[in-house]
Amino acid sequence: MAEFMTGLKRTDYCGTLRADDIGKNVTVFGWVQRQRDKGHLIFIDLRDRTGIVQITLDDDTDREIFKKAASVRSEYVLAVVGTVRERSAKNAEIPTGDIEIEVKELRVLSESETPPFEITDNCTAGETTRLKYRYLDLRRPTLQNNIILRHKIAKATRDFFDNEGFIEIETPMLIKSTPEGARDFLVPSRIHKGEFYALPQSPQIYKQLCMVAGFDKYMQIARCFRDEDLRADRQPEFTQIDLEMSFVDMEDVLNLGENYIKYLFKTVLDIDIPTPFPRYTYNEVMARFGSDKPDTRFGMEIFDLTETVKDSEFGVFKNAIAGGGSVRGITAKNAVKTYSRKEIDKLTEYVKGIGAKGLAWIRMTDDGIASSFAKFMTEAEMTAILEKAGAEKGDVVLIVGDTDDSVVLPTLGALRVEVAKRLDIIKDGYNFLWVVEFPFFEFDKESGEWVAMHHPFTSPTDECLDKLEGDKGNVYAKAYDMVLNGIELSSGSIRITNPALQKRMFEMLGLSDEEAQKKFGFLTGAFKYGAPPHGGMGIGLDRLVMQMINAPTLRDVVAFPKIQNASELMSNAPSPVDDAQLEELGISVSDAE
RNA sequence: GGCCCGGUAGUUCAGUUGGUUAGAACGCUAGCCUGUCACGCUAGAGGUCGUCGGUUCGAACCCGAUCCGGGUCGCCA
Repeated sequence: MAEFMTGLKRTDYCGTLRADDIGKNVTVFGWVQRQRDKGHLIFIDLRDRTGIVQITLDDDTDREIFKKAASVRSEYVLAVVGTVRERSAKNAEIPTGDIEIEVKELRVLSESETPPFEITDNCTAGETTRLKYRYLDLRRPTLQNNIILRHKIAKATRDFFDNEGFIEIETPMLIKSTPEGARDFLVPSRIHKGEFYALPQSPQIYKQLCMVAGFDKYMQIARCFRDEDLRADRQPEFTQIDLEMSFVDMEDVLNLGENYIKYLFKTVLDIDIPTPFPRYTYNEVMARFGSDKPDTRFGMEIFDLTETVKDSEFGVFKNAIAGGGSVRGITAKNAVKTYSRKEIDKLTEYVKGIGAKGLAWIRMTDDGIASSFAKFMTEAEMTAILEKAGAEKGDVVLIVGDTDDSVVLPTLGALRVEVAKRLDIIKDGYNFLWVVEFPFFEFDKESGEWVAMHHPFTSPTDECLDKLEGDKGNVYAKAYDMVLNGIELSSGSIRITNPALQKRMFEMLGLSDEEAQKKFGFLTGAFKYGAPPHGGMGIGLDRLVMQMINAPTLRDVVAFPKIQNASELMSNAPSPVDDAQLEELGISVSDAE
């Protein structure tokens, strides 16, 4: 039977009591981690967000209280009044291990059913079970600490930007749907039957309007929404540290970003991050790492064999080069034991899964060279390949050729990471870098057209302005990404503020004047009244936290996350709604497929 | 939408060639225990083998479908 806490006031948190407190009369509240009944002696481990303290009852304890303690079960909520005393048997494993609380009063404030899993950090229950009972999972110290660290990061973020003169401005959650890029979550309107708001994918347009409004430096810890499929590092709602500044160029934004990261890591983790971050162009990271978000914690860079094998008789290479593509490879040092023929076959399946036609390989075994394609090569060609690959005994060389560099490079990029994980050669640490000089357009193979790689407000570089309508492959954007350990943390750009240039952009995106006016008229309209040059970026807070604590998934740093099918296991959202609700909104729903 | 992996007790898992009553550990319940701290000892309860259908004398096991979970590709301007 639950008792009231009337008259009790907490004096201390459980995990904070120390030998200094011996003799002190305390009142603590918490959950029963475990009760150990030894017959004439009962120990209760009481837990709150700060840790665990031991409650002890013995023959000197009041009999009624002793009986009550004997009936206590895991996760009961207790109030304990007592005196801190030195333990006769100390526990060096926990911070409160020198002391215990001798009980004067014990109240059961709330009982608990047996939980579906044990609330400990070495709990083995699967994630599905834990997500269904997220409020219990969140009691585990690891998850508590993750969420508390996230709070500290958000606090340090606001402190830093406040100090730099930024103003936090809340932008609306219910906005106009502008379905470029990611899919919007739509919100129906009762007042405007048949019409919809969208939840923001980012506060992009509003923060630009804040610049037009003259706030000069804007920031917001902003919730964003995208109705796309989930990944370990992608949730349908996520949090972005959103920034925008007036009268700045790219250097200013990059500087600010570096200083912020430096401050954050020092404040929260006491880690020194060296600045400035290394800076790479998009073309460089693609050529060296096969990715626009390279992980530079290990080498295994891509080398180009196109010249080396251009005269070879091997059909795959010959066709790739003749078709205007390339032949490139990576060398996995000391991998010959890990990658048997069978294991390489698995890699071949892997690369086929991501678009390559196959994988050529060389294994440098103790007994000599084994290779999938040596028979097509002259000895001189083989020697030249090995030299280019820097391959020595014990290494494995993996080679991909294709008529399309946009197949060759990403395939090797993915392979590079896959192999590095398997060989366990990725060093600990935080490797920040910038990727700059992004192409403005990318060639879409399906439609055979050049399409914009960024949102339509991204400015091209000044020297590319006259190539916009013609030489699209050589137009670059004033865009920049911050990358940490192979994860894109942040993306930003200097924006277009010239109405005439903006008009050209919309035209190139295939938006008619009328459409552009309908969708973005309020922004382009604003730019007619004195738009300051501006730019900014958005830093993924969830991903940042995830990296800072080395968590494998976003679900470890979001209090109430969604699972892969975008539903929430605890509340079962989303769910059907009453016909009456739909009718009020003027919506009819066809039967789900 | 494609590919890969998984679903057996509250939890994590094992389960032989298809063959008697489906097992273990932890947890849970009861009893005993004065220094435990992953307490110990004794006893006990606990199962729609994801679901539906098929093959078979007989299915956790074989076949088909389907649902659910994880990863990944597409997608994410």
